[in-house]
Amino acid sequence: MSDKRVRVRFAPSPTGGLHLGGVRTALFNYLFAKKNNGDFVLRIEDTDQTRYVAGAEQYIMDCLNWCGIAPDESPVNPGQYAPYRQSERKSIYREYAERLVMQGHAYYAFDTAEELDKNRKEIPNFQYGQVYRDGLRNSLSLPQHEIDQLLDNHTPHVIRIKIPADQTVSFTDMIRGRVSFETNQLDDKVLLKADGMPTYHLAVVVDDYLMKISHAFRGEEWLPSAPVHLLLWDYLGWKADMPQWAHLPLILKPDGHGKLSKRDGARLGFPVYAMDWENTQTGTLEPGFEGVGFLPEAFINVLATLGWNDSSGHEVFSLSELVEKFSIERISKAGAKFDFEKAKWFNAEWIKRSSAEKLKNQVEKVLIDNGVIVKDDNYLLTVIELIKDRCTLLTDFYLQAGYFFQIPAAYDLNAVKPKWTDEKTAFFKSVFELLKSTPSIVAADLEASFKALAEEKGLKTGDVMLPLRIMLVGGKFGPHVFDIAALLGKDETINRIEQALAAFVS
RNA sequence: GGCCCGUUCGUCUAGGGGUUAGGACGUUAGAUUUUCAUUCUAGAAACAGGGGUUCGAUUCCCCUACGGGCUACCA
Repeated sequence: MSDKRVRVRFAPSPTGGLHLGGVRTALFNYLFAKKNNGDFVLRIEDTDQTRYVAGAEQYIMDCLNWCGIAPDESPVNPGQYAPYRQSERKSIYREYAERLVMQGHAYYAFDTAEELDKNRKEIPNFQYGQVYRDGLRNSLSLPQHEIDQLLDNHTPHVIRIKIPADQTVSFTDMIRGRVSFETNQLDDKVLLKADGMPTYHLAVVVDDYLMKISHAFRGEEWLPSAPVHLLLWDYLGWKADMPQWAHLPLILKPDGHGKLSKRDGARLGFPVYAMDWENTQTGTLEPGFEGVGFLPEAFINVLATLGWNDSSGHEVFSLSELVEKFSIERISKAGAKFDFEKAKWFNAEWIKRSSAEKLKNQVEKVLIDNGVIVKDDNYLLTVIELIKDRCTLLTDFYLQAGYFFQIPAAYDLNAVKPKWTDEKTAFFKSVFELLKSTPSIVAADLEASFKALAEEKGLKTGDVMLPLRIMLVGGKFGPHVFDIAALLGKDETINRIEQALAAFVS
């Protein structure tokens, strides 16, 4: 490897939400760049105008920011290789395509989409390549005067690469090792479309060259077209500057088979997007990991461990630890099925390891979104500290913390009513009196006097603990009940016992 | 169909010519918690198959099977 500066790019198409696989590609790019003190570039590959989705580019940026892997150079924060949107680079590509035509490595093709469709339908294994190109309408098969006429008339045409016969194209992938292809199997890919836009094949080569990309990470689905890119690097005379390739293993669906795709979101019962994505075409909001309550630290941790490990047996890593430990050698070759259960475990771990202070803003948002009014920051911090070990997703904080801020909307009456007795009513009335005469609640003291009172009334502690919990919390969950009472304070505890009692005996 | 890539517990994976094949998630059982969760302990659970090479192969090679990807004027 040369000692040139490490520059990598994440090059998504703005066609919709950013899914798991895309974020992981971005993450690996980021980790590799930061590990090597290099640059992480975001390039928007919007050459397909028919698939362009407004808002998708901003959304991609938002996702990267949320994940904490913001690019060093991007359309909105350009470096010296601007512009960073391929649509804005349109004029650049034709020159290179024409150069390839001049050199005999590419040619004009005038066939219409309909003609080609017909061929594909009628001829088994039809490829626009060395076998059939002489019989098609292009600058290799047509007489020169006809070509000139076609061009003069601005007849719609594309430029195709002329794949050479009988060659073996091979390269060393950083993940897969030596990979080889026979050119006889390749077809003459379109480089420049009729609308003047480049296809991915031309654009990726030209831009990686012009942007001085040193290492190119992309999904394994690109492996079959790698030889076309290799040929292009060679024909354009840039071979010495070609980035080192790394084709990442795919993220697969957990059920059945196939790679995880955007369409799988609803069906699988877990998000496939990083953040909620509002699909303006269907008018639906498709859930993202952020929206369902993931911490960004957990999300990137999950992604990093899909297809990579540091061999230590440790799995929970912060972003800076990932940067420190990341190495391409430890990326696995095989695709990985995504496991949402394990993803949730990572999130629970990150919630447990995070301080209440750190979680505060995110928890507060969850509470506010659910209509809970939070007045006192210190109170909120105490609550978070008390319950964070029992939350898997940030959204769990509403269930686990809501009752600290508002009286239960409903009680789990099935848990108390069937076994309710007049003795219990009497008991809680005396608890009520007891509290009234107490200056303020101390958890241990309340527990002691509560138990003593139960004994005095001839009740088993166990029979009145659960009712007390239901009174304060509404259900059979939550931390130590006397801690809850202490946090709620004397007045609120009295208030809740009173209200619940009315509901229990009605 | 053709080409390319891959294959260790259900899942993510460690390991690597001689190991009781390790860990994590999930799961099962138990302990703790007068709730639930956490935590702790223990258990079940894997080298796709066949040929080589070798004293010895899960590990190296080949074949098969299976899985995946690509096969657009989409990326």
